[in-house]
Amino acid sequence: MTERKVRVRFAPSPTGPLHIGGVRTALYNYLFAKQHGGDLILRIEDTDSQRFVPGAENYIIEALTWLGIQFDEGVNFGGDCGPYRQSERKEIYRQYVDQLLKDGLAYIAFDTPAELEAKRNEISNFQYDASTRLLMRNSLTLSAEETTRLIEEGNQYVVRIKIEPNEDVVVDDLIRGEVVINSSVLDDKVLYKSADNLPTYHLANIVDDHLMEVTHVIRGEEWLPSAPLHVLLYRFLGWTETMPRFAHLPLLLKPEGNGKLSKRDGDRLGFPVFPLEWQDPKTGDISSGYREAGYLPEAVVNFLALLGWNPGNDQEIMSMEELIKLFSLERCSKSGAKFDYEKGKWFNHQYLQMRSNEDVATMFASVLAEKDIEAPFDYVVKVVGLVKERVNFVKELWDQSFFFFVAPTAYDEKTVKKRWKAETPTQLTELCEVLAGVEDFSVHNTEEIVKAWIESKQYHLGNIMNAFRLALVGESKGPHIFEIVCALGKDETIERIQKAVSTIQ
RNA sequence: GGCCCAUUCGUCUAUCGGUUAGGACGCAAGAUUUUCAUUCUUGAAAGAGGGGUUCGAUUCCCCUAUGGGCUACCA
Repeated sequence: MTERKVRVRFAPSPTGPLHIGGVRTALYNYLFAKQHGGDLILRIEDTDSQRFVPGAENYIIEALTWLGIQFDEGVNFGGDCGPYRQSERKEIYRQYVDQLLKDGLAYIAFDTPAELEAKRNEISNFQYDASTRLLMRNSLTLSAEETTRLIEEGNQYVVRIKIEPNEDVVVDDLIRGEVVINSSVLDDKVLYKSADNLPTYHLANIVDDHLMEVTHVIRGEEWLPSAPLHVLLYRFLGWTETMPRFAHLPLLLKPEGNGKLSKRDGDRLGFPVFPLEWQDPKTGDISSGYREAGYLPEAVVNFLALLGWNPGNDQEIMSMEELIKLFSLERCSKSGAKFDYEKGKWFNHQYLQMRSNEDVATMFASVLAEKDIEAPFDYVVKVVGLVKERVNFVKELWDQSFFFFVAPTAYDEKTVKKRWKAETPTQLTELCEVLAGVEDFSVHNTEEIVKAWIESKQYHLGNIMNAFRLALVGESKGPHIFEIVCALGKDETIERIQKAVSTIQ
């Protein structure tokens, strides 16, 4: 076989927002494509007109763009193999359906949903296959004239693949090795429905992958059971030589209980399952997203990459570039991974620390704006530098730094009890006098002067400092106290001390 | 029910027959700190069970159990 350029695709159906497991599938496809200098295609699988959700397609594109997953072609990205929406490819599929019919590898079935339901009730474990197809109303049991007549009369029908029983079908999976499934357990899947002249997933998928010259199909494990059907379809269509390699990824599972992570989990697990916030167009319900929750895209990418794959060593922090270099399907695990939200936070912490103070300050500025806080950008940058390492998310910055922007309005009771002694008011009033005389309000200078004063008075260092902090912050937290003093400046510092002295009893 | 896939600390995982079974998250303790955090150090924590194969199995095979997926005119 000649070397073909690596081409992979991400093929979601627009039935709602993309969930985090889908994002990981897209990511792995992207990493694989880029590592091999290949192409990533975005194909929209909208063959189920019933479940189409407006806005879903744009959502998918926006989400993946946010994460830095770039497509080389597809819906919205151009390319020579279009159209990339399956609903726009009806005529293309029809010719292959006809080919299968002509070759006797598929047949037309007229059974109505009600008739099928009746058969399912009648025969336990009913499956539409070689053992039952002759009991049904289809072109195999009906005469050619009858079949034609039914079609011409406008009866709805479907085209089913005709699977011969008792054959071991081998799926060569890059992650799992050879998976063998006997064709007898496969059913005659519907390939095409006349109701909307659209193929089902199975047919559309194979036809498109072939026409779009896809070399590797990297998708979720939920597709493994139908992979043999796909292998058979490639054979029936005469495309075995260029059949793509398969790789079925382990699923992302719910952290608690059981089952795979699904769109319907929304926010009820206590964390977002979507990359971006999503509002359901019908119900108006809003589901939170990682972006809105304050996640950095690079953190989400890194976190997701490691759910089901690892580089084989202890390295955990990897940029997209490194991931592209290191990724390999062979190193993907075979078992499902429970989603660990706590670790996701840790990743965000790591990436937040890597961002420059200016970057973080820019993000923090919008939080401040919401709170009607006005502060010079330089000042915000400085504050960020002082408290950044304490937080996992930008929005948590406020709780760690509010006292740089507003004076405390209350004093934490426990701290007051513990740190505010009878002699504290007098001492702090004294401190005000000392500070009033300081010219250079730098961190080092104020620290030196205050400490010297404490020593000369033989005061207890801890008592003074903690009360001092309480006056400035309102509680027992925050960075080095003289950093706060320096940032606040002389007037504000003295004012806060005086306010505390007059307020705290 | 049938078919398929999987199974190492609570979680994500390393190990490609011989290891004190390693790392990370989380958790606990200690250190640092005038506070709270951060940080650092340390600790607790795992091969589902039973059979084989082998000089030797977490690693290979089988069975059981458990988990997961699929079983639509959905993808």
